[in-house]
Amino acid sequence: MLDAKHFRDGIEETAIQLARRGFTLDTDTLKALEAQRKELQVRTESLQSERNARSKEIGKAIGRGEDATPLKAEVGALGDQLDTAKAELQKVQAQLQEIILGVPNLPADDVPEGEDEEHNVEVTRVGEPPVFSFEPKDHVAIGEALQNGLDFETARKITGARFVVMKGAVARLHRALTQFMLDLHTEQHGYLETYVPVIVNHASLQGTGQLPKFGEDLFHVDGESQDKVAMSLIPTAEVPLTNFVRDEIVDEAELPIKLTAHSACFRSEAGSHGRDTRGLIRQHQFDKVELVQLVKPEDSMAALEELTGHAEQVLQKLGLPYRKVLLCTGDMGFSAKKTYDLEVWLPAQNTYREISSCSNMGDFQARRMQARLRRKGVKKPELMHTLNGSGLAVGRTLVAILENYQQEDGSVVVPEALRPYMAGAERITA
RNA sequence: GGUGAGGUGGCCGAGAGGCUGAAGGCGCUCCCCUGCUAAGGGAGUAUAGAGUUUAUAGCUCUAUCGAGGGUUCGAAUCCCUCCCUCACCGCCA
Repeated sequence: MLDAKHFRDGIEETAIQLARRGFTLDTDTLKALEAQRKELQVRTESLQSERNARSKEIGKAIGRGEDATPLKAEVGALGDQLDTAKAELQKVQAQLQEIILGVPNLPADDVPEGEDEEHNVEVTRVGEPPVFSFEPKDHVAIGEALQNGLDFETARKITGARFVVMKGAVARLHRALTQFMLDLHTEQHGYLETYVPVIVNHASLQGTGQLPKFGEDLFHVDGESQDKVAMSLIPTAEVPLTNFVRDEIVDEAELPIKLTAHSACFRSEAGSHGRDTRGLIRQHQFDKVELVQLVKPEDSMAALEELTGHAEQVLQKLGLPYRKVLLCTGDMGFSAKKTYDLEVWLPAQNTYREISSCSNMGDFQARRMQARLRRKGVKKPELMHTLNGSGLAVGRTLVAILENYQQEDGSVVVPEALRPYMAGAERITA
């Protein structure tokens, strides 16, 4: 959510900035609503003020033993006016709120302009794609060839499309990856390990920006009655982790707060029928190790570089070739101010595929969440900045390992960094 | 799931229709006093929003005592619904 100021005096400038990321701000509607809001709010508050004062007088009159009946009637009429004004104000504010909650973040100045991923800018490329003396297979072929490996058939039977069952050494490799990532981030990068709910309430989802606009991307767990608060499965642990500080004011000395968690993530993938239907790339359920940083505003851009570097470390230690891409305005997520994607090399696809997305959200989420910090000697609290990134998507990392470390005989070499987590095993064999 | 008790400011805790944005205490900040320390005295100490404004300064106003609705001229206080916490019982990984 942007500062309300952006929709008042500087609205034209805001519209220009939003146009950079392909969002059209309806300035006419906003201006009209804003004018109504101002008028109604001023009127409502002054009516309120008057009624409060008059009601107190009634109390005093009664205290003096006077007859307050005529006064009561008068103030009662005032109350009716107030109710009308209040209702109108509420309507206008709800309309404004709905629009404002649907406006994406403003891109940072150094974000390249562009409509889609075509205009993303490659920043660095690390590692060499492996050269094979044979035709490399994709992870599905590799995983299914193993006696106990990837089993999409069983998953389809017990649940449906876009789910997987992993078995044996592949399941263990998957577990090893999460262990390795968590250890790296907690022991070397200074994150606090956490375990969090994968079902969250809607206040949390609004806080990080998934709601109200992107509800169809989520799986919902509805309450059995209308009054029950509905909840949803998290699409990323960013939601629970970032919401740690919702409605909190933290002392500046406590920042930065660096959190990591391993969790299952759930995405309905509405609208991606037919995309990446084969394999583990796009699943309804997948595991991810998430990195979240809550920082002082002036530190957030540096923190983005740092956090991205932490995710890169995972790829480097696993010996996976990747590139780092700066997303253009049109390809960024709703809440992001600046985003780097890390893309890992997938031999079978002969291309780099997203395995991590690291974003600085600025104060966008913090404003929705009322997540603030208090500086020493300053009375008024200030919005903090929030960042998050995958460190990494575990399923996709598994894909990358199977494909990049595959051998002609169908076995897969275990990267050295993972061997301690695999009882020393050097390779997975058929 | 059942029964009971509760949800008030950073914390503890009063208040039971008007004079309560909220007593008192603790904590914290500043000042005074005290040759260190301890003790003592004084002042201050929520958040959000609106208007005014060059201003994130001041001033004025509004809202907030778990959430939402209702009664009333007026609700922290009364009524309803929901959420949450605690205790005991049942069930359970």
